Amino acid sequence: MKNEKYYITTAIAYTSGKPHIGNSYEIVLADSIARFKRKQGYDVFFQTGTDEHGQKIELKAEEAGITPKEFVDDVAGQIKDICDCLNTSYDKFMRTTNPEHEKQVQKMFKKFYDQGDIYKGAYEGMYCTPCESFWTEAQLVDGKCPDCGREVKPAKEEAYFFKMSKYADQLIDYINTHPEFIQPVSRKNEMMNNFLLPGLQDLCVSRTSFKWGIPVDFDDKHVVYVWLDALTNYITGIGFDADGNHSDQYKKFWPADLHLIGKDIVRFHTIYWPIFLMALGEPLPKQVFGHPWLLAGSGKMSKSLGNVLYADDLAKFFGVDAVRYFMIHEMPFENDGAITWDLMTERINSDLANVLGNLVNRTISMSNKYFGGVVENKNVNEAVDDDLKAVVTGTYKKVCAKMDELRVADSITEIFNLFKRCNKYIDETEPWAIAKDEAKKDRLATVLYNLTESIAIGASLLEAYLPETADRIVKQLNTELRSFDDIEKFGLYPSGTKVVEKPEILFARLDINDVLAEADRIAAIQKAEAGVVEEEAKEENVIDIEPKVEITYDDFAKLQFQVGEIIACEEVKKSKKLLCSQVKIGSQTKQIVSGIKLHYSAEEMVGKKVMVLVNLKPATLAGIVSEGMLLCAEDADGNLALVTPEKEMPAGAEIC
RNA sequence: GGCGAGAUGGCUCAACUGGCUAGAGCAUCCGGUUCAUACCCGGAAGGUUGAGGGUUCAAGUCCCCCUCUCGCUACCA
Repeated sequence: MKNEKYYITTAIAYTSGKPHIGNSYEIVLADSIARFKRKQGYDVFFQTGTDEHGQKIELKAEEAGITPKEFVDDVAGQIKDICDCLNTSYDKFMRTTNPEHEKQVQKMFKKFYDQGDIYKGAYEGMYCTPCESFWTEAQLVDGKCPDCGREVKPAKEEAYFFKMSKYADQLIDYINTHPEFIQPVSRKNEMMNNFLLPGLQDLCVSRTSFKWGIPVDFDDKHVVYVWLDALTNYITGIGFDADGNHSDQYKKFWPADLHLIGKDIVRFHTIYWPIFLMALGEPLPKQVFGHPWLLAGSGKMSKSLGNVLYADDLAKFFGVDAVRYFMIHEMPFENDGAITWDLMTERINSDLANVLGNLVNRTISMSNKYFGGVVENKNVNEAVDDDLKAVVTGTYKKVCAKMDELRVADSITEIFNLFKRCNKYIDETEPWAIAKDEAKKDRLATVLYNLTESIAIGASLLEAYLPETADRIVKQLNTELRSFDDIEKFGLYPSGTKVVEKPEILFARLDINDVLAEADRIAAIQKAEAGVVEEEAKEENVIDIEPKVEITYDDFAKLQFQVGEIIACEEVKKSKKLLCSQVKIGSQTKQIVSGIKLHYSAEEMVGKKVMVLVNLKPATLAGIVSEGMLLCAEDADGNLALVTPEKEMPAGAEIC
C-alpha cells in the first residue's frame, strides 16, 4: 500500500445547458483513473463540478424568465445527475456559486491588486475601435494599434488587467524543465509557439458588461473574469485561503496531480492558471492532460436533427457499464474518437457480450454441469496451464504501465486480453472432452478452477473501469474483488467455493435493428422538442448587443454609405476568410476586402448589390488594399448576411 | 499567412534511436468445436506504408519536393 496522496480534477462544466455525451466522457475517464489510484493505495481526492457565472448564463436565465441562480441550480442539478448516473466516484462536486469560493475569489483578486499583479487599465488612447481590441501601453507600437497600426482612442470603460508578462519567463522555464506538465506534448508546442515565445499579453480579468459574476469587492462595477473565477475552484474546493489559513485538506492535497481537461481549454490551464498560482505563491499542478473529444459520428449534434447523444439516455438503454466501457475504450490519447449507435452496438456485442459475458457464463455453466457448482483446485496441472497463469498474473503490470501514461483505453484493452486468453484456454483444454473420462475428473476440476480464478482476477482489474460489472461477476463466483496486493498471485480463489447455479447474462447481445429503433425513438422526441423550441424561438429571435455611445447627427453625416454592385470577386488565396471584391459605386470602382469567405463564395458575390461604407480610410489586409467596407448583419452564431436594398437601386445610390 | 502534427490492408490504429516475410483489433471468407449469449478457437485473404526523387548494404522510419488532411494561431474595414 502506498500512502501518497493523489488529487485529480476534471474541468468544471459550464452550466449553460445539459451536457451531451462528448462533455460527459471526461468524468468517466477521470473516475477510472481515480478508482484505479485508490485501488493502488493512493489517498485520492477527486473533484468535479460546475462553472456557473458569465454573460451567457445571464442571458439564458433571462430568456427563461428566472434568476441566474435558479437557472444554474437547475442545470447544475442535471449535470450532477449525469455524473451520478454514470456511477462516478467524485469526492466533491464544486460549484462556483459556492459562497466560500466567491469570497476567496474576491480575496485573491484583491491580493493580486495589492501586490501589483492586477492594475486598472487606463484606457485613454488604448482602444482600437475597428479592431474592437483593448491594448495596454506596453503593447502599442509607436502609440498605435499593434494590429492595424492606426490611432487608438480613449475608451469609455475601465477594466482590470493581469500582468501576465511578469511571470512569463518563469512559466516558460517551468514548462521546459517539466516535460510531463502538458500532455500530450503536441499541446505544449502549441502553447509555447503561439503564446509564450512571441510574448505573453496581459489579460483583462474583469468585466463591466454584465452582472452575473463575482463582484470585485473594492470596485463593484466590475465582476471577476470567468476564467479567474473558474480555474480557482481547484484550490478553493479543497480549502485554500488567500490569507494563508489553508485547510489541512489543502495542505495535504495541493498541488493537484492531474487536471483532466478538454483540448480546447489547454491554454487556460497551462498559461493563465499556472501564472495565477505563481502570483499566489502556490505550487503548480503536476500535470495537465488535454484529452481529445468524443464526437458523434459525422457532423454536429443538434436537437433539430435529433442526433444529440446524452449519457443518461444511453445508460438507460445500454446500461451504465456498457456506456462507460465504450467511452473508455474509444477514448483515444491524441486523436478524437467517434460515437454512434452502430459503434456502440458493435463494441458491446463483440467485447462485452461475446468475450467477457459469454466467458463468465460458460465457465459457471460447466462448473454446475460437471461439479454441481463447486469449484475445487485438485492441482492436476499441465503445461498448457502455465501460459494462462502467466498472462493472468502479468496483466496488472501491463495495465499499470498504460495507466501511468494516462493511456486508459489501452489499459482496459489489456484486461480484455486476459479474458480472451481464458477463452482460448477453454479451447486448448476442451473440458467437455475431459468430462467424458471419469479418470480425468480431477484434471477437469483443476481446469475449471484455473478459469474461475482467472476471471476473479480479471474482474478485480476491471473494477476501476466497470465497477458494477466487476461486482456482478464476483458475486456469481461467490467471492470478493481482490486488492491489487494480491492481483499478481494465482490461486487465491478459495478452493471448494460454490458458484451460482444459474449464470446471469452480464451483457445481452444487441440486435442492431432494436438499437436503431431506439435511436429513431429518441430522435423523434428530440425533434419534437426542438420543434416547439424553434417556434418559441421565432417570436423571440432577437439579439441584444453592447450599446455604443450616443452620436450626433454630425457624427452620422460623416459616414458615406452607398449602394455598390459587385462586378468581380475572387478569393484571397493566402487567407481562410477573406474575399476581394471589385465594387462599382457610381462611375468608379473600389476594391474591397471582406472577411466573408466562410459565408459567401466568390461566384455568388458577383452581381449582388450591397451596402458599402465608402469613405473609410483604406487599409491593407493580407497584403491587399481595401478601400471600403461591405456591411453585413451578424447573428449570435457568427453567421453573416449582406445588407442589400430591398428594391432595385442603381449602383452609387446614397444610403442615408 | 505563421507554427505544428499527420497520410500504413474495408474500418480503427501499431512498428524504440533506419535492420529479418510491415503487426494487432473489428469486419469478410474458410475450417474446427459445442461448455456457452448463433458463442469460442484456428486459419486465410486483404497494404508497391499519399505521389515522385534521393542517401544507405538496408527506409514506413532519414533528406528534398509535391498533393491532401488535421490542430493551434493570425487576418474578419
